[in-house]
Amino acid sequence: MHAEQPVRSGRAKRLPRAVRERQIMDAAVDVFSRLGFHAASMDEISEVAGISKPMLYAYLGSKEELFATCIRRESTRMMEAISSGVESEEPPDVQLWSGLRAFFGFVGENRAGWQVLHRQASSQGGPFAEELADMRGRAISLVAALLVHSSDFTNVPRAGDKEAESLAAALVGAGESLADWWLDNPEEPAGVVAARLMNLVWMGFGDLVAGDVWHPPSRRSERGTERGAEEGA
Amino acid sequence: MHAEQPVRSGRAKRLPRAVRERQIMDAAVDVFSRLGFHAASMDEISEVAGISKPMLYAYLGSKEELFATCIRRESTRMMEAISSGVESEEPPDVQLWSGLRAFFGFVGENRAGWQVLHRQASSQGGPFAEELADMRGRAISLVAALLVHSSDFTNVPRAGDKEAESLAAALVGAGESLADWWLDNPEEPAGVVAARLMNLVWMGFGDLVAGDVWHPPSRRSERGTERGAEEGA
DNA sequence: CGCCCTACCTACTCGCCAGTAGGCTTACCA
DNA sequence: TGGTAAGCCTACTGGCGAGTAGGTAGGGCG
Repeated sequence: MHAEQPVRSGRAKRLPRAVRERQIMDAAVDVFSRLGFHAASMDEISEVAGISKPMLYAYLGSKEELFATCIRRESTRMMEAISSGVESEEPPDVQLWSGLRAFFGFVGENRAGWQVLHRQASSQGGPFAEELADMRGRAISLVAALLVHSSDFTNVPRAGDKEAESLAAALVGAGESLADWWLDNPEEPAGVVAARLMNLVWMGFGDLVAGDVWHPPSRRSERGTERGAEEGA
Repeated sequence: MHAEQPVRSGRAKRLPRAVRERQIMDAAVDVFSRLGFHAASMDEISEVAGISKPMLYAYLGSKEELFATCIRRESTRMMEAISSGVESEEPPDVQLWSGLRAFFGFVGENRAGWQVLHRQASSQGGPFAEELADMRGRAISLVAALLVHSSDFTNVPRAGDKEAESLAAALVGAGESLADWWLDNPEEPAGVVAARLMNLVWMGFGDLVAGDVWHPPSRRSERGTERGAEEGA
């Protein structure tokens, strides 16, 4: 799970700065995700990275800077993974579906990064929460925009932005929570988990218990009550 | 927001142990919720509680014990608040509605306690995560049972327990996240926020963008597309 | 009044960890 | 081949915070 770099003994091999920085970041994400910001020590990070502490300070600055850099890197990666999977010309439900698949795909590929983002960062008070809340805010805005856009497709009086934002917050939270649940129940493929959430938020329990499910685009025109939307990752 | 006890100067007034313990617990929840486990210091907790550090140790034991006790107290309070609001003879949607109202009511009354529960506890690795995951697990089980029970009301082939559990996890996460959002947007009453989540998870976006909303029990038989379910806390 | 138990305190120890001073080695290039 | 800069190190300091030793006050009860 966290075997980043073998523990070093003696002097480390000379490597160009960019490479070392990547190693250090990987190690930092690993350690922060396991221990949280305060419990993680720079000594342990440097050890996992296979270098000595002064290198760490020379390249990445203080502990806080390092942590903030980790959050930025991981959140950027994640937002890119999600937005690159979504085509804005598609209908809203398909966009949502693509986003969810991209999200769960990212989490599955990148568990340590996800933990840093979701758990550790939000609990620290400093500049991190800010950094993290920022990304979370971007995700929520993305979803909120999608929702507002959705109602333009219909003749409904447009819901207030506040309302859309709160619903988006709920959806993002559902995704986070389900992702956590998934980490403890990893046997299922990403696609199935994503499909569950899609069904929940698009159809609602009311429809689900009545047997109505949402269908992925490929079988869009068929009607029925069979399972649906369960292809793999 | 966190003015528990005025800062003391000199010797504190003699009080019976039970009272002091309550004060200390209140102070601890306050400090832990603001700073998180590691960043919180026993010195600060004792100061906020209006006593000296050795008292703290004499009454509540080590820092870890104190934290665990906080989590236990707050989680018990919350679960009691929720389950006391739900009547198990009601139909599933009404039960869910009652549970959501109770939950948001609790969060509104008890913000510090909520933060300790939701943010701080989950990020620490020790015996706390266990304690907290336990309560979260109870909440998820509660919802999962409700879902499984819901499908008994219909003729749908009963969903797997795993599926119900994952949906419950998503719902609980949505509630947590929406509660956090609410802390940043406190102008709305608890009932409105609860109604939003109810609509989301029961009706789904698909119905919502089409103008269908869920109605609270009092107007159960009416049909229509007006707002609905928005009375106060 | 004197005993003692409980509530409460000041003032430490001690380990851990962020951050640094100062110096050694290897690659590259003039 | 010697200069120099980039990559790397060992070995410290300084402070913070958990936990404790060893007390002082004040109320109840004989």
